[in-house]
Amino acid sequence: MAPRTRASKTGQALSGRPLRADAQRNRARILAAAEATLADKGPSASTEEIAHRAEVAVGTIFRHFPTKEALVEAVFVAGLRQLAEQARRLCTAPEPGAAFITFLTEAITRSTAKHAFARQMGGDNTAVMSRGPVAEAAQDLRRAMTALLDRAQRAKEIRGDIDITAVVALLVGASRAAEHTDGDERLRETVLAVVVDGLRPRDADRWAREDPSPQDQ
Amino acid sequence: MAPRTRASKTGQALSGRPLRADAQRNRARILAAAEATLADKGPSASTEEIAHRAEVAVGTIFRHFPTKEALVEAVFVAGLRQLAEQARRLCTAPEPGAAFITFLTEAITRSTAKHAFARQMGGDNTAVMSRGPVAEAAQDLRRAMTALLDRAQRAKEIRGDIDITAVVALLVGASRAAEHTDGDERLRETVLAVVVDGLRPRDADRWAREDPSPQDQ
Amino acid sequence: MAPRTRASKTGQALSGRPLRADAQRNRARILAAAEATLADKGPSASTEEIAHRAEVAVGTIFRHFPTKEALVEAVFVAGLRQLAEQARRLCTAPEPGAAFITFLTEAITRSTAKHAFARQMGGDNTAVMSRGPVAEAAQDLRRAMTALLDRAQRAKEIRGDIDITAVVALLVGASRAAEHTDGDERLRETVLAVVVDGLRPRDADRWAREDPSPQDQ
Amino acid sequence: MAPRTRASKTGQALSGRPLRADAQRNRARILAAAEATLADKGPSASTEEIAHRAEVAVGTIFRHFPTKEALVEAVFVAGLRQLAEQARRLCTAPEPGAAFITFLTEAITRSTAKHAFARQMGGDNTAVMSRGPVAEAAQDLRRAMTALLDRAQRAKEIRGDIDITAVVALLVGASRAAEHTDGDERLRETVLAVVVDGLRPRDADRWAREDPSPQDQ
DNA sequence: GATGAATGAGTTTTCATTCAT
DNA sequence: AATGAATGAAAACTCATTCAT
Repeated sequence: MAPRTRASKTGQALSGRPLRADAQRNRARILAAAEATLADKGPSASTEEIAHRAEVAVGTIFRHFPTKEALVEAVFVAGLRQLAEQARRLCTAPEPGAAFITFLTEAITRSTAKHAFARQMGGDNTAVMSRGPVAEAAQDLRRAMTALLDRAQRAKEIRGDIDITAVVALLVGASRAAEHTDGDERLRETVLAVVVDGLRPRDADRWAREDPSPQDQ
Repeated sequence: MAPRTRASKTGQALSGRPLRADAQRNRARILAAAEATLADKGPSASTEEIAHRAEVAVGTIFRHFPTKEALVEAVFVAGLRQLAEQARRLCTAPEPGAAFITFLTEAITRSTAKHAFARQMGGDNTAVMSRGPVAEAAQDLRRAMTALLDRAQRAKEIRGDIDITAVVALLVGASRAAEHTDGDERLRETVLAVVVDGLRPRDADRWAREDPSPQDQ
Repeated sequence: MAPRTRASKTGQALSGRPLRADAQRNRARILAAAEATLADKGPSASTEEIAHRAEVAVGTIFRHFPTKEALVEAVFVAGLRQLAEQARRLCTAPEPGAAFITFLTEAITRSTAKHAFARQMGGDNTAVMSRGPVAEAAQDLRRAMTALLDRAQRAKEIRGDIDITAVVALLVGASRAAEHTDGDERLRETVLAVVVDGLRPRDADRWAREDPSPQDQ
Repeated sequence: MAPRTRASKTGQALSGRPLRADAQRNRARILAAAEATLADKGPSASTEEIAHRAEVAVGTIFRHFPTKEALVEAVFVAGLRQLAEQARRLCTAPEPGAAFITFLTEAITRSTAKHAFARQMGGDNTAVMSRGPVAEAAQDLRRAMTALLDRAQRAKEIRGDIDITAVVALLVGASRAAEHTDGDERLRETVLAVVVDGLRPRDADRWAREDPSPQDQ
């Protein structure tokens, strides 16, 4: 079995040489198509269908990604990277609480793909999460989110008793909930509001923050 | 057209005649095995594996459920029914708020199977949700939950601005979040606490409640 | 492996003891149902469907006939016996030619079952034809038909250059043709007329028979 | 709905683009193997066996024909087309009667496949006959045969009282009869002779033809 | 590099046959 | 004897992956 010269398990080119321009474009098309297809057909979407949507042949997909799993991973990693990017951007925003909420909102709103991934990974997602580039991207995102969360908690805008792990779980869940609203904008907002409110500090803290004078009369 | 005396599309016996005792037992074993298997292998778990787990031959599964989809549906419906049952039971509990919270907690804790279903149904779950016994069971559950919610809202234990649809979405999401905690008890509690707090009425209302003087004038 | 006490390979009871009255009735129902079902669903008709049509359970069929093939054979043999019966009856009819034609007509008209059998036996029907009760019944029918044919040929009503083998082939083919007419009475008659005319002696013979004086003016 | 780029329900390429050379060759091999296999194992011949005979993998068959039924249909249609071709060729032959007879002979001689089809289609072949490409091919063949028949009837070589429908039924039946002769050349000829004679005009007509002076006054 | 046909292991589904009730 | 549930081998069909063009 000759050493594979095409693509590594993670969909990165093995050679240092950059991809030809058209190959680059194809890679992007494939990722986009995969994201879209997985989002609306679920993890059982066939490679053939993804190829169809990307307007390339199946073979092309397998040139870029050695296995279907690698493709799905790549989609997931791309999503995680975007989120990490966003988190870092918001880390320098003036209002820590608002920044955190904004992050959640955006993450929830366009998180379909991650979800598809989670679904794809089915029962043994832990396996995937702990290895390779997914783990790295997840680590990175976690770090960025931790920073955001810390700032918000220090500003007393978010309850102090939750940690990053809980936030991640909530994010995943909220995304799922949002997905379940199936397009109803108002409904999504309500769901988000509940989660956000739940993350706010208890009353005592808020009095302290929002208005120095007690409003209990 | 149907010489098929086996099982209807929905896995209900076609004739009014009840199943033989052994058949009844097998049906239950199959449902249990399916729930477990789907829960930990995801929707792509093979029928063969389910059969193995149920210690029956594949053919037996197909005698009870004409299609893999029908089996998955049946698992889902069973879950919905259990929940509805639980909701109805709690409807007569003394403390409306506590009852509602209890319901959420339990629902979230053992909702893996529903989830597997949602995953299985993939992109076009709406199609399945609107047909047949799934739709009926869902309707029924919704009714029971609505009653629970109403009581809790009338008692001012739950914010008045959320409706049953939002609760369902939240339930789905919270289940997903809980699933993501992957066994960490404390984490699950935290997540639940956030959602529950988010559902509580805003401060003004709560003072009113905690303070014996009626706030409704 | 205990000696089978149920039914021999050919569907005859093994013990000398006659069947119980109800068993007898069931056997007949099954044969009738099998004939009908095979006729209109083809050889792929399932045992279950035959059972359904006979209003018995599958198990009952297998009590009477050890295999599906045995059942189909039995249907076939029954058909052959009826035909042989008929042939023998017509052997004593006053007009040899008319008798032969009548036989053909009747055989063709209700030969669906044989056909189903032929279809069932698919490519290797020769195997079945040469063994056991089928072969016997076929032999017997052939004998009876030979007698009919001989009489008709001696009476110069049927061309002398065809033998029983050809007649059998023609009978099979004509049955198939009749089947193809799918209910069109007139069409069936036309087809039959062609075959019958084709079996008539050539002109010279006929002159001799129909009118002693030559009719060529 | 169809990401399927493989084969349409009828086994025709979906896109206008012609098949690659190797695909074309495989398609032909598959059809040939199917014809042969169906002919000698009957309609219950498994796809796997056909694949084996064609020396391709099962998947290849399903790439070309989405369904086993589609494959069988394709075999049938191919047979019908060949016959139509032949009929058209003979339509310009000098001797109308001989041309018609020649057609029958050839059709009967190599009609095994059609037969297999008829068998496959079992009881509800009418359904298949009335839809799509089968119906078209059948129509076309019928047209070509009608022309042949007309010419022969006008030349008084074939009785005037039979129509194309009867000819088709006879053809089907004669094919079946020929199949029943199972290789006996002489027997097949005898059978054919009977049918052909049966199709000849009655004596009076033939005199008319052979003798220029009309006999109808 | 891209294409799309071929592969073949895996999955769902059917059905003759057996067996407990 | 009859019933109908259970069995499991075999069939149809799918799809990730490979490979010739």
